[in-house]
Amino acid sequence: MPSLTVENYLKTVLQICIEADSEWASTGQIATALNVSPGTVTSMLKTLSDSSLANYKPYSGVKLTKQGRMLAVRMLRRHRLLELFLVRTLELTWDQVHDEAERMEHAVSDELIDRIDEYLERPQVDPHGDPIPSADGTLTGEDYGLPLSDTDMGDTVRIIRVRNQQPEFLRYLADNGMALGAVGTVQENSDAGDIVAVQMQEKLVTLGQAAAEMLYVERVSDECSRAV
Amino acid sequence: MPSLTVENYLKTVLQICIEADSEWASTGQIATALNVSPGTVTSMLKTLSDSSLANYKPYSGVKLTKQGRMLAVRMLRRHRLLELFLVRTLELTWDQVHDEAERMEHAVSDELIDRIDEYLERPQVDPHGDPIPSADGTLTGEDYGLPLSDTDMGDTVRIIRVRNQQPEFLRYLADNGMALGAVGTVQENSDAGDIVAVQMQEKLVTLGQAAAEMLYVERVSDECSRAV
DNA sequence: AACATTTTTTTGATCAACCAAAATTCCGGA
DNA sequence: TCCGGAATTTTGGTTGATCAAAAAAATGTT
Repeated sequence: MPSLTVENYLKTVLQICIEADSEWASTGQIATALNVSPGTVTSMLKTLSDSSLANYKPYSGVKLTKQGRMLAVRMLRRHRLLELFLVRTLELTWDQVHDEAERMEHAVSDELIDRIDEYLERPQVDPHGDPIPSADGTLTGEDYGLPLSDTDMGDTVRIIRVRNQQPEFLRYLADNGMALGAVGTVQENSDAGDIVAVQMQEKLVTLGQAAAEMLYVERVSDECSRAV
Repeated sequence: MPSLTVENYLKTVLQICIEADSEWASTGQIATALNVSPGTVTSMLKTLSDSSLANYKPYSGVKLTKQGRMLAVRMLRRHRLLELFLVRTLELTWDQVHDEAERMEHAVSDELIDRIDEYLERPQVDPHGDPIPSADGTLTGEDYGLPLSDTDMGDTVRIIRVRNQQPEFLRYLADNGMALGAVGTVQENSDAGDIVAVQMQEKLVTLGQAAAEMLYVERVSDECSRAV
């Protein structure tokens, strides 16, 4: 069985690949993400390669093997199911579950994860709108949603995903009526001004472009927005 | 923060002390319980001593300090609350939760444990009838219950605790109607024959003395037994 | 009290995971 | 094409947790 450390490296590599829409992750990216020194990463990449979990190419980085990818996806599934489980049972909020799940994902058995999946009635997404991989290792919808920063003035949008797990950010959103499923209308989207303004139900919320890139939405027609 | 390994050593020392009703745990006992070599234990006991978590006396063993005992009790509390949480939410059975909690107890935050305690409405005992230590580190009732092996023919008893976490044993009990709270009458208790026979609601169950020592009961009057 | 048995400690190693800093390789611009 | 800065790898070292086997201490039995 892979160690907690190996599990974390695999998950990180997968997340970097997803984010960059690439097959490869570099030593530096991994080192930054895991907050360890580059030399440490190099030696771990060799270890992963030796265990056939990834292919390491010096000066290029790594690419996960089928087996490595399977394990990485499994970690993502565990993480997201645990997050949703904590929200549903204990009514934790979306800013409280990431760190908790980050540690728990290494400690639960496959059987428990399956039981949680069943209990939650095979959910599709976690409390942040991230898709939950299926038990067989299929990872779909990792690219769904449109960054709020890519919307235009006048668009009516529904918030469907937040790609930033920082508790402060999530609390800020919640405090401003930006929960998952909330609908608003884009009032302004200015690169020059580095802001996006959205009229939510209660108030007008203004975010920086960087923040808006982390908030994913889908365009909705006006009728739909009234229905919700 | 103590490592997972330190947490396990502390918990094990506490459990040995509770079981033997003593202040001290020996190197050998700890090595057996944790399934590591005696030499490994010796060096860890020195480490615990250096961190003021225990007092190590060569050739005698260790005694937990206030601080070490506090941490150990905290682990017991986590373990037992997690067990009950899994049973209540996911309807796992009492034979499935020990191993799961054993790993999870190192991965959850104090805040999550408090939330679970609140969700479960400050429970007194876990699914095996073991008392749950309070948040302030108080450990009471660790000695409650009477081993079935100490009962006499004719006694009517209620099962209140099982001091053996082996899944096979727990499943055997459940399969024979011996759940927590079940009431039966002792038909025979023979040291010579190495057996205890109890008439449960459905059937007559016969256990070896060693097994009967692990099953704790309380004597009930006949009226009570009918009421339940 | 003496000796054999058991228990514990010591010794010398290994392995995984990490770091700092030196050495190497890569890549973009002149 | 060469050069310098950035990224990566290598080197040498540490720490925590473990083991096997040798050495030492404690215990019990006659």
